[in-house]
This record gives sequence, structure tokens and C-alpha cells, in this order.
Amino acid sequence: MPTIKDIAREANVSVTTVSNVIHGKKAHVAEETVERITKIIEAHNYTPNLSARALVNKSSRIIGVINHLIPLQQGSFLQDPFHGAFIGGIEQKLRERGYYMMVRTVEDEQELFSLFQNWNLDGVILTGLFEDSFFGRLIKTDKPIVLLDSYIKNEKIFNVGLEDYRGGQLATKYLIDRGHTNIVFASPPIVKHGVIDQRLKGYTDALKKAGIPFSKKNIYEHGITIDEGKKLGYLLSERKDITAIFATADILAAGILSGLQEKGVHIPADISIIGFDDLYVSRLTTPQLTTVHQDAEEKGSIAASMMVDYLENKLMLSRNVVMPVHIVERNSVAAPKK
Amino acid sequence: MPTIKDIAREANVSVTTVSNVIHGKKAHVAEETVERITKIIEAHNYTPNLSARALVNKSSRIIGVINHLIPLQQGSFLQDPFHGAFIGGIEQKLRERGYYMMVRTVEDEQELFSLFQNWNLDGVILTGLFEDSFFGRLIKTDKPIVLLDSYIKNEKIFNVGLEDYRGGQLATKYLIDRGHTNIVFASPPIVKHGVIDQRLKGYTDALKKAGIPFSKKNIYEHGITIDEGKKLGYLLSERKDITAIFATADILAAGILSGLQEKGVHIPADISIIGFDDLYVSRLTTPQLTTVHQDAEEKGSIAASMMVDYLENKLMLSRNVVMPVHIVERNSVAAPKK
DNA sequence: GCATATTGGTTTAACGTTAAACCATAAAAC
DNA sequence: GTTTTATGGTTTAACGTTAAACCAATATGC
Repeated sequence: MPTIKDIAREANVSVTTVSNVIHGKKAHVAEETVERITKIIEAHNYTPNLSARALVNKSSRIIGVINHLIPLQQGSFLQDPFHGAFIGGIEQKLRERGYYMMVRTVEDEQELFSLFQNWNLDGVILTGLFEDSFFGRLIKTDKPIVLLDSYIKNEKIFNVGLEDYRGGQLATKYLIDRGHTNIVFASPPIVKHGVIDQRLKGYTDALKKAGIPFSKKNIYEHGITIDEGKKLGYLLSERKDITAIFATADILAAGILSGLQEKGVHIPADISIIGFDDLYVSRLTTPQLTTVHQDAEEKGSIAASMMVDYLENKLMLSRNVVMPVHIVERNSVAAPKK
Repeated sequence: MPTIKDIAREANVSVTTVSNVIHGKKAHVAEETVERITKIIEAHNYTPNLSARALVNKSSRIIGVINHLIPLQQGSFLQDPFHGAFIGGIEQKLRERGYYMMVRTVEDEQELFSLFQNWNLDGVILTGLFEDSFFGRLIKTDKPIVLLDSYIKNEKIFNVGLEDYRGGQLATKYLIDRGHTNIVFASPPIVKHGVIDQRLKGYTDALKKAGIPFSKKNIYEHGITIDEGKKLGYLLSERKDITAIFATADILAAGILSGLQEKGVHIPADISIIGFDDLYVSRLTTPQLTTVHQDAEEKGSIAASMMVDYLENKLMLSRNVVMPVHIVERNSVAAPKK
């Protein structure tokens, strides 16, 4: 409630002097005055109005966490556990470093840019799919942009990604090493230059290395919900030739698992499944899912750190962090029946 | 990038006239002028600076979505699927109605109040546990406060809650109706006047109605993670006397299920389990969980609607929405063995 | 034909903060 | 003993927006 003017009045100084105290500019204010003002500030629990600050500084300490609405998306992106964890990681780190977070979905570049300008955002962390043109005006502002899992390459844009290719390879090799040769690749729709695309490359390369022919019949693109997974499970229960499934999302894997089980298929005895993500989902199924681990929360934390490090001119580790993956062995994979 | 001044200059009018056009105050501006200015605004993609607006209006159109950090909480509250869905519901509704969302964790009343004042927040939606004193200063501002699942009663505070008592009763009765008499109540720590407290009352009352004696030995308070649930599952596998478990969170139920199964207990043949929440978690386990359904996303949506309705002087349905629960029957409950 | 509305604006101050430029007074320099 | 430099401030303008108060020209009332 009190403003800098109230503090100034009570201390019998100008607002500039109070402002100087707040910003620790000791050059122009006597030690004694600093103390006096500090006490008054504390007594009134005064904290500066941030809208006013944003206005004059053209910087708000707000980071926009933005999701690009994709056509088929239903519900908020926050409901998906991966994004929940990711944004959770961002929230914690931003708070720790004294920044604020505005979460929003946008439909197009104009909406993104307006949001950015109107709130004097200090940077944006973006999730979803974008084309280069999406950033045109944003880049010119020289404010930091961090993308999640993007394969767009641009000097001015940061990225926090994952070893998707390696993950795909690892998962496939894991199955091959256990004797599987007829492996289904189940995924949400494959978008050029997207993460799934990379995982698919890992899959095909792993097959190639093992001398196993690639079959288009083994690629299934599906919606990424439990129910869609289940349907796919029913479908796959008809495929007597396959012995293993690589699902590029745990939630999908869980659905498939459940669909197969309903049709009397035993996992992993009849069919093995390996997932991707290692959200807590993967420990809920019976059998628990063997899966490729990634740390969504850590991704968020790193995205926020990159942002703030840049804003504060700190040394940045990298402009393109690629998080490692590893396989977590649980109980959904076994050797194929003879 | 352009400001209202730029628009005014180009249209050869004062900024007030532009402002009037923006706000649709036709009283003082000629139809022809409105059109001319509108065109210029559109040509430049001009949108008003919201920090400046917030400053003069003392209102930002930002709603704070605030979590009160509880001592033992690890990680961000966003990671928990219930909160993810809840906040997802808020996000969608606020966007739909032209508001912004600032998500943040606070440690104490001072932090909450400063955040509120400094950003000229239009209202706050709070999750977590609070005492009345937490709202003292906030209430005086007459801005809307919406609480999630709170049993604090205060004329000035809105609430979006759940039929927790009825849920507890329903779940317990469901088990009793199927022949169970020795029923464990498993929950996170029971806080006075909290949701769990209500569910517990529902449990005890259902027992009483059925003439089943209440036994303190059947109450287990535990951490609310899969691993904690699992441990509890191990523990409960020793209790040869019990035939059913009512877990007041699906995530806990899932953990218990898994712990019991590891010890060779068959669900539901040996022990029945009923959960609470009906997050998608409950469809992932084998067997799938029978559970008390609630709609977290809808709760968020309603919380946001109450907020905005109040801000816009719309008729509000209620200041204390209590969402209904119902039981979703799946496969984790059966009659006890003779 | 003079007072009164109406129409279509403009001027001015304010919101709370920051920062550049300015200004006394006292101490130091030579 | 005048000039220079610290020290410890203050004054002023600015950020982009809104809204109350003002004003001139024309139309209307009787």
C-alpha cells in the first residue's frame, strides 16, 4: 500500500534518495541515511510496485511460459504430466532467482508478440510446435527465447532438448539384444524435425545395425491418450507376428499394455513393451514399464536457468542443452518365446 | 512497439481520442474518426501496454494462482497431476475471458500480499493450507479470493470444493455393501478441517450406520507418493484380518496396490481397494481402480469463472461451489472371501 | 435572437518508479 | 584564497495509459 513517496516523506528525503537506497547505490547517500530509510521501508513492509517498474525499465522480471496451441489439442497443456513437471521445474527455478512466471497458451505469432510487448516480458519459454517465422519479430527484440524440444536451429534461440535419437536407438537395441526382431514402433503423429522423428531415426538405425529389415507395417501413428493407446492395443493383439513394441510415450505404452491385456495377451511373456519418458506413470502399470528415462522437471529447471543466466549476463553453459537419456529396467520386457 | 502516442500522431488527434476509441466510448468521437483510428490501430497491430494500464487502473487483469508452500512439499505443486489439471482448467478459462495468469508459490502472508500489491493483481486463486490470518490484509482490498478445497468459512472468500464427506461415505458404503467389515482408511496426514478430515468423517459415519465398530488400528496416515504407498502396501500385506482398503488418493491407492501385489496379495480377490480422485492414474493400474471421481479441471474452470464473474459484476451462481462426486466402478473391488 | 445543448474533441494531471542532470556545502589542493 | 573535487543530496523528465475537466463550434429551443 505505501509507495516510494510515502517512504520519502517520512524520511524527509526525495524519492530519488529512497530509490537509491533500494538499489544499493551508496555513492550518493550517507550511511546514516541508508539506515534510517531502510528501517522505514521495513517498518512499512514497503515493496516497489512492479507495474510501475516494468513501465520505466521496459523489463518486468516476468518470463512468459507459452504453449503454442496445436489444432487437435484438447484441454490445457498443463494437464499433461510431462508439461506439468516441466513447468513445475521452471516455476521453482524462477522463484528461486526472483523472477515471475506468466503461463499462457497462444494461437499465433501476433498473440505471442503482443503478449510479449504488452507485458514487457523479459523472455519466453516456448513449448509446442513452431515454424521459424514464429519468432521473426521476437528475435529482433534480443530478448532470450528458450524452446523445449525443438530441432529448429537458430543462433539466437536457445534450446533444451533430449537425446531423442539416442533414446530411440537405445530402446530398440535393448529389445534386439533380448532377441526381438519384429518390433512395432508406436507413436503420436510423426512431425518432420520433431522429437518423434528423431526417435524413429534411432529405431530404424538400430534395426539396420542389427541387420533387421525395416517394415513400414510396423509403424503406428496414433493419438497420445490412454484410450487411444488401448485401441491400438486391441489392434496389435491381432498381430501374431510381432514380439515387441517400442512406444514413444509412457502414456501410450500404458494404454497399449492395458488394451493387450484385455485381449488376453500376457506382458511381457507374449509381447514385450518399452516406453519413453519415465513419468511416474510407468511405475503404476502392472507389470511396471521398462522405459527410456528423461527428467522433465530438470528440463524446466535448466530452461529457466538459461533464461536468467542470459538476462543477468552470467556465463551460460550452452545455448543448446541436450539432456541425456538412459533406460530404466522394469518388468515389461522379456525374451521372445521360441 | 507503437504506443498510443504514435497512433494519435498519425491520426492527427489527441491520445485521449485514441483511448476513447479503444474503449468504445463513442460519446465523444465522430463515427468517421473512429473508423480512421481503428484502421491505423490495425495497420500497426497496436495493442496497449498492459504495465502502463495496470499502473493507472490499479488493476492488471492478472489473476494470481498461488500455492502456499507447505513444509514437507518437494518439487513444485505443478507436478502433481491433480494440481496440473486444476491449473489447466484455470488457464483455459482465464484465457477465454481475456485474463492473464501468474503462477507462483509463496511461503507466507507477506510474500502473498506483496505479490498481490506489486502486480496489482485482480484476484487470487489459492491452493494449499491456510489459516484465517493469511487473508487479513488481502480481504481488506475487496478483491476476490478463491480457495481450493478449503473449509475455512468467511463471507468474503469464495470456495470451490468437493463433496468430501459424501465421497468418504460413498466409498465406505460401497465396500460395506459388498460385504466388507474390516476396512482400512489410508490417507495422507489428516489435517483438522481439511478435505481428508471430511472424508474420514464420511468413513466413520458409514461404519456407524452399518453398525460396524470403528477401530483406530485401521487408520493409516502416510506420505502421498507411489513409493510411500508401496511401503504401506508391504505393511498392509501383514494384516491378515482386513479385506478392504479405502485410500483417499489414487496415487496412494496405486502405490498400495503395487506393494500388496509384490507381496503376493491378489487384488481384488484377497483385498479390495477403492481410491479417490479418478485422475487418469486410476485407469493405468492392473486391475484398474474403482474410485471416487472428481473433476480437477472443472474445478479450475469454475474457480476462474467465479473470479471473473465477480470482477465483471456478473451474477454468480454461488460463493461456495461444492462439486459432486460419484463412484466409478472398475476392477479393484470384489466381495471378501468367506 | 439569446440561452442552452450537443457534438467532437483537447488539456492536464495522475499512477509509481527510475535516471540523468543539476546543485549546494564542505573539504582538499595548490 | 581561489579553484577543484567529494559528498549528499534534489529537480525534472520520462515510461504509456486513463479520466476528469475543460473548450470551441454548431445545432436546438422557445
